[in-house]
Amino acid sequence: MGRPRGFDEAEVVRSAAELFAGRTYDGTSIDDLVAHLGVHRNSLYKTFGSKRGLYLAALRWSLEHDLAPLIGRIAEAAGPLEAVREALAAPATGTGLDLLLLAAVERAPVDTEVAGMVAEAFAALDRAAGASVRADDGDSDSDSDSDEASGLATALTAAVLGLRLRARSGTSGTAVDRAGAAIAQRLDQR
Amino acid sequence: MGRPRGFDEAEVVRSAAELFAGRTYDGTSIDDLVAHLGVHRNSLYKTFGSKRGLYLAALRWSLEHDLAPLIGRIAEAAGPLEAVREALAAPATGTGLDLLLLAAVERAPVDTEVAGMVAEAFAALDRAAGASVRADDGDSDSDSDSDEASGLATALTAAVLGLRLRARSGTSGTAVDRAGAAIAQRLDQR
DNA sequence: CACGTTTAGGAACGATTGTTCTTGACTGAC
DNA sequence: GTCAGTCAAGAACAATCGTTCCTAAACGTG
Repeated sequence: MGRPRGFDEAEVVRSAAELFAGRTYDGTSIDDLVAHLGVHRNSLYKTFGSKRGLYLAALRWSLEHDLAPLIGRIAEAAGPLEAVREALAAPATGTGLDLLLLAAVERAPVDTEVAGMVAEAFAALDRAAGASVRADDGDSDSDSDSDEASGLATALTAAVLGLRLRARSGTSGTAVDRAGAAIAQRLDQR
Repeated sequence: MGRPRGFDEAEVVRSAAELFAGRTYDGTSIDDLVAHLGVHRNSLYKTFGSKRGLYLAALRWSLEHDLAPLIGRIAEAAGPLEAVREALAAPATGTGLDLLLLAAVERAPVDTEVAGMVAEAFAALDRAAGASVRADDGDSDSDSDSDEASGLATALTAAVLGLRLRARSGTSGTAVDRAGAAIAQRLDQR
């Protein structure tokens, strides 16, 4: 019963994720959102409650439909090089790592719910990165190695995030690719 | 001639840099600035012209008084491990890498002047990182190595930025330290 | 065809944004 | 002591912010 919706909620969330991946949260106004999302103010507030609600939905969507598959590909990569290539590949669809990057920098420090989601996403990325490093390593896990292994994993995700950051802010793609290859090669030894 | 100033311009710029290193540009209002800087609206606009003018001054200040010395220490580090430790050391004074990080993520995409300063800063960081990698390497630079060497340098700065990002957004300090040590060790080989 | 219910459309809200205006206080030079 | 020039103090500006209210439109059901 009632008038049918003139918009697809999932599509709106997806578009919102794209917008939020491009500009800052504070830099993205409700006017921007209603203009680019094809949904009107009233429906937006009826559906998501607030700007923050829409943002959280968009972030959740991006983590689930964009980051999760990427994590899967990283975890099953043949080695660090393939993992880095997967992570830095231009996202044909979706927002890739950008929304996570922005969320970590600007929202996590002031929004505990965002901070939790970001921390969880980073942890998952770490596990996948660790798996990719371990992939071509055989099974050389003594006990004293576990600390170094986890350190290597967070280092790999940190490098990927840093490279994505540089790609976003103007560093040439070939330079980023070279850097990705260089670090993957170093992690590959042994 | 004229009434003397009731504030120290350099101190204002330094404090502004600290504020901008903590919150977003859009998330930092003029009210916030005048409240924390001890300078009044009129003087602020008389001195810096606009919010963006103050931001650019703060960013320039941070790059000059905070990043430049850090770059020097990295360039003269005995090796990657020492370089990473220098870069990730909690900034006793100043804004460290945080303002650069935020500028790269949120302002560079929408402000070409910021983008230029960020690109230059990254390039300088790359050179210093390259020097630190080369430090314990002897002088094994054939021609075909130059691409890999520069790739390794940008990879190192990317990793440092990524680790700083993670430290900012909640990852434990010991995990970050382990990751820094792990990557530095890998770059150290040879 | 009313009825209840859900959405769309758009005006309107108070609050906050970045910026400017007005007035008066303080200074060195004449 | 007057004058020009700089600064402080705070009110005030128009614009935009996120949010809400009101009315009309479109449905399923009786």
